[in-house]
Amino acid sequence: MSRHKKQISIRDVAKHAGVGLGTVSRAINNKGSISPKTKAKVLKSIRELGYTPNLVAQSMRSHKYKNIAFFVDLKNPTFSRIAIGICKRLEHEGYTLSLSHIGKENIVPSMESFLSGRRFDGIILAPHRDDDETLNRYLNSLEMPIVTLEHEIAGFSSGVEIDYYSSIKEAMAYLFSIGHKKIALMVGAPQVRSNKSIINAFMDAYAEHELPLNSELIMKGNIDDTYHQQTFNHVIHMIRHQEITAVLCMHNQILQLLLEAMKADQLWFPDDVSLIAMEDYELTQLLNPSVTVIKRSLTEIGEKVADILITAINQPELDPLPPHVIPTQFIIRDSCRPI
Amino acid sequence: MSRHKKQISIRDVAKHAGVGLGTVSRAINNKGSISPKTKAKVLKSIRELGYTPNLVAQSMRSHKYKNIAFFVDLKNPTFSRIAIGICKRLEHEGYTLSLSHIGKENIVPSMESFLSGRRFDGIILAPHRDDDETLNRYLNSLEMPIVTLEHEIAGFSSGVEIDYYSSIKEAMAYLFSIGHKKIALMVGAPQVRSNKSIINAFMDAYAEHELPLNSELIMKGNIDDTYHQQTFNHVIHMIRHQEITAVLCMHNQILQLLLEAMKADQLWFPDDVSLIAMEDYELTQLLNPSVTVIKRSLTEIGEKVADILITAINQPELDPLPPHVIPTQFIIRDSCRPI
DNA sequence: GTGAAAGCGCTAACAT
DNA sequence: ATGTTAGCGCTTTCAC
Repeated sequence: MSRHKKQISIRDVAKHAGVGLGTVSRAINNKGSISPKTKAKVLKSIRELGYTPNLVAQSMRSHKYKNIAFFVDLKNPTFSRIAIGICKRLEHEGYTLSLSHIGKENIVPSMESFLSGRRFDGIILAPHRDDDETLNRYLNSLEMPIVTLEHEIAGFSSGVEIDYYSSIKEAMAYLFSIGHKKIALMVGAPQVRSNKSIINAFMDAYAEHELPLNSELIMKGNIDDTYHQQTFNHVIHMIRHQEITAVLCMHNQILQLLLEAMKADQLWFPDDVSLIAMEDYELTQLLNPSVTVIKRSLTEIGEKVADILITAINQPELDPLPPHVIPTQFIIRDSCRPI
Repeated sequence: MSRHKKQISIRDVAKHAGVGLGTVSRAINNKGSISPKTKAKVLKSIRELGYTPNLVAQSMRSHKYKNIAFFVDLKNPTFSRIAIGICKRLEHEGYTLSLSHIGKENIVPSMESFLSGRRFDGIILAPHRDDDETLNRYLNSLEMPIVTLEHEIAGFSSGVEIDYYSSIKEAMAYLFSIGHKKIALMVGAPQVRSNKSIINAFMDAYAEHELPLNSELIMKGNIDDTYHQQTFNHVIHMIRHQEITAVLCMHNQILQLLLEAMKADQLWFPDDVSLIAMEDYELTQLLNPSVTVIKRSLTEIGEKVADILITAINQPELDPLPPHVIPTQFIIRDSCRPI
């Protein structure tokens, strides 16, 4: 209510219930000692008057803001899905989510100006990389619970860890079973725990099938550092010369670039190469043919991240917390064909 | 800063500069009368102390919150793009955007619980329909500047109006020029101003080319009301029997359903039917072949919506404001073929 | 267990 | 033009 409609205040409730200010506060917050009888009386008055505590005033006095800052690049459709989960969980706990769109550059200044003067209880951050020293120093200077998404930054909880291991093993077994022997992997930064499990599973699968694994087949790294045009040219080249017959593309932005490169070169799946992607969204479902994927629940990720942050806020001694482990699922569709 | 690091307050600044509290406040807010000299002195102290006004305290006293509530269904990728524009503009103006994910049902209770106790200066709402009487009554009861997206609700500014007219005419001229004579239109609710311009342009194009327009070729309405499975079955039927040779699909969710239906029926573009879609995003670009589209700038929409809301907040006498008009652009790609 | 009083950091109203 | 005072609505401390 922005325009000055005179709101009912804690004073009105106190008067109506015939008690002191402090007693009403105690009744609202279940804090301090209060007899069940007076508490019931106060609660009744609150109901009758339709009183809602003013969060701004509460924040000012208590230094608790019920407000989380979310720094994210909304261009990435993954994050808007995760945001849904975060929203749900936070609202349920009475927190507000304040959104700030960040790009790849100048993250610290933009965070600084966003946080300046405002009060938050914690931060959820989806950084583009984990080796931005300026950013890492800045985060440490904030002395606030911070949970990261996607990339892990030393000293802070990464809210979740995606357990890709078994799904990758499944996917590889599937590809081997339909005759593939030369499979390439495209994945993000290998420092990321979840990506480690992808790479391990990939290598283990090769080892278990006693197939030789050329290190060239594993492409890994931060998207901006590793995935240049020439990377994709090289992949296209390998596809053309049948040095690979399948690609496991475990990053949705890399997938987009790969598809663009293939399209530019008139290659298509599954005829020219079999494809398994990560993430199940409109694109993988509506492409023709639809794409076989390894799926994780984005809403669940969002919820767990919010959980971790709330715990870190309420029990700072536990911070940083270990990540929640999120399972994945292998879904076969039409983007792979037998050799 | 959540943990109690003792912040510099306006008191410290006043002491440091050797002036009264009020004077510092005046210097910060450029309000009331203050001599340039003392103002400079205060500003210098502020810089030296690294003081930032506490927004929570400012809000509490001034009843201005610098905070906007955004109610939106984040599942729709359009809105996350628009959110980027809103974010940018609001941050620039010193406002925070608080996110609330809403579904199709129970919007009022979820808005109520979100707003309860919190303070916002205004609301941006992307409702799923315009004829939800409960919602409309509720909005009116809020007495707060509200701007809507996509659907227009009586009494409130719809932030923007998309000018599809000329682009649709262009698209139709293009289709006619490559021999199409039976073109279907799929569009959202005809109450929406932007959709009216689509329908008008479509009908005008037919009239100008002196071609008969069967009313069956125009499918319009709210996605939940009009676009049932049988609607798509009917479209598929018309395509199969060459009762139509092209579809103008002006709604991205309808497009998804259409593509699913076509895929299920083994129809594909442009071989079986030519296709022109709305919105330029990953899907339309990465589909093979890529889709000819009518494009609007989503970031611009977001920015304009934020603009309108801020104006409505600062100059309530102007509310509701007329919508900004956003131009569109026709981009030819590979989803149409000559007849 | 409960009421009264102090004060969070600021702006607005009132003095001068 | 500027210093002082009174709260905004609440939680917290301190009496009792």
